Parts: sequence; C-alpha cells; structure tokens
Amino acid sequence: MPKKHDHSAAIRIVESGMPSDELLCDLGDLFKLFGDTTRIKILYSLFESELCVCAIAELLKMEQSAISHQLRILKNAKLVACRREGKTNMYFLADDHVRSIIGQGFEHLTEKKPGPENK
Amino acid sequence: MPKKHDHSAAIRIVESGMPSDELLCDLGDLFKLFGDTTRIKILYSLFESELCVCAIAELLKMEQSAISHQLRILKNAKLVACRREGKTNMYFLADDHVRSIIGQGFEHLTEKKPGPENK
DNA sequence: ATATCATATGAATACTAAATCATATGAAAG
DNA sequence: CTTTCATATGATTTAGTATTCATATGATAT
Repeated sequence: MPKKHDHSAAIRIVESGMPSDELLCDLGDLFKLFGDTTRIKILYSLFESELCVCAIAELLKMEQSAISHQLRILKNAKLVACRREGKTNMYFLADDHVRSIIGQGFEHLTEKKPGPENK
Repeated sequence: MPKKHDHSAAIRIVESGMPSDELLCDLGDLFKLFGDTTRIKILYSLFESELCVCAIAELLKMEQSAISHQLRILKNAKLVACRREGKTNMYFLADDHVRSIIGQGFEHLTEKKPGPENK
C-alpha cells in the first residue's frame, strides 16, 4: 500500500517557533501599508523633509484628495504625524522603523539580481 | 491679498533624492508580498525548515489550493524555491532578505506598544 | 462676515486579489 | 495501465481598497 507521507515532526517544530496569530496578522497589516506605490512614495518623500499635503500632491502628480486619504491611513498607523502651521498641515515621519523597513526592501531590490545561487 | 503658499524649494529637494518611479513601484510590489497574512505565515513557517505544501496547509489550517496559489506568487517573486522529492514538493526560503525584512517589521511591532489597554 | 486657500471626508466607482471549487497534471505503487 | 497521493491550475465568487468627485471643515486675510 502507498504510505501516506508524514510531516508531523516538521509541523511540531515549526509550530513551536511560530508567533501568535494576532502578531502575524499585525505584521501583515504593517507591510500592507508599505505595499502601495502611493504610500511608498509619500513615505519616501518624507525621508528628506516634512511636507504639506499639496506639496506631496504636486510631487506625485496626484489629486490632493487621494494624498489626503492615504495620509490618514499612514497617520492612523502612526507611521506619520502632522502639525498645523497656519492653513497648512505639515506631515513628517513619526517612526524610525519606516526608514529601516524601506531600507531593507531597497537593499533587496538593488543588491543582486541574477545568478544561479543556492544555499 | 492671501499669499499662495510656496513649496517649490522643498519639492526640488525631495525630488532630487527620489528613486525612479520604477524602483518605487518594485518596492511597493515587494512589500505587497509581505502584506498578506497567509503569505507572512508561509514565509515564517519556512524560517525553521523546508516544508511540503500539505504540511503548510495543515499548519495554517487552510486548503491545499490556497497555499499552492500563494506559493506560486512567492516563487515567482523568488522569495521561495522548491525541489521535487518524490511526489512532494519541498519549499524553502530562497532569499535571506525575507528574514531581515520580516525581522524589521517584527521589531517595529514588538519594541513599543503603549496603549490604553495592556496585556 | 466673506472670500479664498489648505485640507479632510463621505459616497460611488473601479480594480485588485484571496479563497474556493472543480479539475488537471505528475509521480510512484500495485 | 490504473489507482492514489501530492500538487498545480483555471474559473468563479467575493472581499477589500485606491481613486475620484463633490462637498465639508478650518484657518487666515480683508
């Protein structure tokens, strides 16, 4: 008879090292924030200096409304924050992890591209 | 008269430091891969050891088909790879950046967590 | 108060994409 | 060659979400 293949050992090992479901969900939600070109561009823009909404809109050549919506998402996630300055709202990065996370992704993309490498 | 506020200076500075549109898109696409709970779980599972499809499905309590679809996405992105072993396909991490990127996200979540309610 | 600039927000639309279902492929045993 | 296990794939359904449009809020100058 065909032996049904057994992977219970591997599963037990992996299971013991797995973070909680909640943490893994949060992790997914965090990366989801970076998984949108507009938001990436906004965050990257704020690397250099704080900016007002209309500056970002002009920079990205997008409507103010679209930027505002995305800024709200980033603000809720506490990745950016803003301060009033007269009529304008100046947005800035609120978390240094933004730099390091984007930096890691950047490295991945720029470091190496081809090659038949194995481990 | 109300002076229209000027941000051309800031825009020029930021613009000069911005990566190409293509790279920013790739960056978004990369993080999009991590922005899904199922994929995060798959990748995290492979931190410990290589696994076959049905082991992952069992581990995540999901259908084999769903896992297979996600593995294909991760494989196309070269984040995982697989090798045949008889009837089964053993999947493994194909890129060390997976660990560092997830690690950064993990740090962000676990480092500080002051909220209204504590556990 | 009113006009205008800067930003925010609600609703509607359009797009993307994850899970499911059914089925196909592929490998090894009988 | 047929059966069974392991995996892959196509199509469909469905849920989530980014953008746009129209409008509301908020601040400042006149």
